[in-house]
Amino acid sequence: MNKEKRTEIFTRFQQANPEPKTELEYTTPFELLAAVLLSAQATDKGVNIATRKLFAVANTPAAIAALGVEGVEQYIKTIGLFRSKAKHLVQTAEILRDKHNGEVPADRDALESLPGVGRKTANVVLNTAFGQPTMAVDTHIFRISNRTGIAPGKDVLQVEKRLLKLVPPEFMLNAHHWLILHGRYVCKARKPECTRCSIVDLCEFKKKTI
DNA sequence: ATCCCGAGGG
DNA sequence: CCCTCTGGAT
Repeated sequence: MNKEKRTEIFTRFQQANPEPKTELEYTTPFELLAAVLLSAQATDKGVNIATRKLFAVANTPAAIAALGVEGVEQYIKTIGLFRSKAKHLVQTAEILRDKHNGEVPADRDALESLPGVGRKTANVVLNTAFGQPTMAVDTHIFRISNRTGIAPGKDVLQVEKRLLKLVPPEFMLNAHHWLILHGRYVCKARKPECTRCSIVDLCEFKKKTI
């Protein structure tokens, strides 16, 4: 795909949704970090239901740590992978409380050293909480980047690097959310709805049933 | 490469 | 039933 097509795609995304943001509900960087940690292989909707209850009881590292693993599990049992997520969230809370003054570090290495926080979660926090132009490649973005031809790659890291190189700079900060939302609601994994897609004419997938 | 793991959609 | 959902640790 050439540069003009990419620019046109993101221009359309921008016109349709000038200020895209995450659908995860949060009020602080720590709540965002916790919500993203819980969101692995889960829907935002399901995560929000759990975090509304959890954050009402504990929404700081000290409070989550005090709640303990079994305490946290009570609130997140409806989310997949809840046992490992509860353990990781409590361990992360303890580290933030003890080594980071209860704050979320705006630093990739510090973030990725936290239990349950990998590259993708760190990228989301750096982008959404701290305004850094990172590219968190999740299941949606990986699929969309390959399917449309915007930034094809064999694995998520390769797609991330190509997006950082190929997305026009003026769209970089919001590209993450636009691609997520497009993947969630239009270019869905199982049944992409090409007939109501705003960029079909620029897409290399070109589903034959249009 | 495999495990973790619930809810919702088709 | 089978697939998918803003992955990470082992």
